[in-house]
Amino acid sequence: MPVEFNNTVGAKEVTLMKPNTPSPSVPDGVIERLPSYLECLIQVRQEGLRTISSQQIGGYVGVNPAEIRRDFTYFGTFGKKGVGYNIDYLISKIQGVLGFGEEHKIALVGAGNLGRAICDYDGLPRHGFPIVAIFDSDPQKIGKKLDKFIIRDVRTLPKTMKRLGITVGVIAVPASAAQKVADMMVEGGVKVILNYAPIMIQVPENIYLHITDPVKELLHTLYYLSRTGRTRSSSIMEKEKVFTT
Amino acid sequence: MPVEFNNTVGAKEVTLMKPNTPSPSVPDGVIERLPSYLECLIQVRQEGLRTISSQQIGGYVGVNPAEIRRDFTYFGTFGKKGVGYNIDYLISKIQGVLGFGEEHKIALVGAGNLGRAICDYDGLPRHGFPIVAIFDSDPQKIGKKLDKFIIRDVRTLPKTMKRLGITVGVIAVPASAAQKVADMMVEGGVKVILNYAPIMIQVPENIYLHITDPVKELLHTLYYLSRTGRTRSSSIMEKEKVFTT
DNA sequence: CTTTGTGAATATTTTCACAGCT
DNA sequence: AGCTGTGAAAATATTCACAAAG
Repeated sequence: MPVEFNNTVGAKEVTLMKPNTPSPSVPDGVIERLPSYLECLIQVRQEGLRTISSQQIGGYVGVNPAEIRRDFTYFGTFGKKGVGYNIDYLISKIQGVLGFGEEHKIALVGAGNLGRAICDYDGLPRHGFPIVAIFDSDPQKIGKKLDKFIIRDVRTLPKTMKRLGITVGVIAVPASAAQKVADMMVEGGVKVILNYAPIMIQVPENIYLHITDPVKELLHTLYYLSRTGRTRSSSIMEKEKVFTT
Repeated sequence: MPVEFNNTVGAKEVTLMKPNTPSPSVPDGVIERLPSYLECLIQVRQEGLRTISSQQIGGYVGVNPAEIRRDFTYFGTFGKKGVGYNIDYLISKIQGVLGFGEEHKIALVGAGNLGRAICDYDGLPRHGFPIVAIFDSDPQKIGKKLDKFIIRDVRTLPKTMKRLGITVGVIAVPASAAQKVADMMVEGGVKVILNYAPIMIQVPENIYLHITDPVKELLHTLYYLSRTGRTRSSSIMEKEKVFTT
């Protein structure tokens, strides 16, 4: 087996990879920060706030306020000088940019502990990602209920995905089965795969593969742990000094 | 409750945030890519390869080969021209940079489905993150076994963490309890917190808070889904064209 | 006084392209 | 041939600093 793939998980621009695309598009970094802003906004809205400044958001999510303001300008200029941004409006704006509205149905494969944990978690449906089908390969589990779903035979996955119009697949199976499951998802017309199995899988390059490997994330952390005892963290608050001469 | 925090999850340089630090340090982006390289290397080693080129790694992880080569130069120059890199050596090199060797003991809080899934997952211990204690607040669970551990009362967490020298805390509890757990971890001297609860928590700024929110990651994906049907993905292979005049 | 929006200045990252080693 | 290591260029991202607006 030669090593030759096109896994492509870490691109950098929205438009295209070519060096000289005019790039009228939104920088990837902005898109990456948007969900954090959204999370922050939803949380402060719950606390009763109606309005928020870039400085406040910055304190929350650890981003320089000027950068936040510039991020927002990619989508227009709302926000009142001297006041800040209307939280409701900002939320719907960001949701609009991220393309909310379309529902993206999820197929969950793997009814083990992890699968059950994902089912429990209401964050997915709350944000427009309803789980609509659950699969497993274990005859013991097939036919039983998990959450409000009957666990289906994984062999029916491609057909079921097509029939139900499922576009997002979540892999929560052991590493050894992950590639097989991914292949079936591809056959079923998946557009996005969220892989929780601790193994690299290969998919055609028009499919967005998201790897969620806590170990990888922890390894990254390790580096900061071993330096000077000082972990990575920005003292962002040294910013926006306003000098009044 | 006023909005004023210092959550600081998204910094950009290893050294310090100040604009003009001489910055002899490794760019954060490099450190972020290292675990992917490592994962790739470990996997190809298992497949029996001894040597690998930047181009091959690039195909695997979706990074431009030139960038990979430059990343490596931050840690020295190994790698044979015309051949590539020795996989074993490269692995140990990266592990060295990331600071392997020190074990980082983990306390897991939350013995629900998610906690059980994390326990199952052998990736953590395999990479030097052994789980050494599990906590819960449910009297029904306390005293019972999970994996090979007796579930402890979460109220003993600070003391136990100190006694066992635990530096990493994993939060796998409902959102409503997350902040309380985080506070106890801080009291116990935690250095890194991995938060799986779907809520933002605040910690002192010398503690590395890692948020693992699959929704946030999916939201980001959404954006790419809605553009032109073309999901983000680099056709990296249009690169390193070697023109021979 | 507060805070946005933004040109301009900086800083950083990524990529190209090729000399040089095997 | 095949590949690394790296200056130099290009592309991006971040931050400063301030005029204008509420």
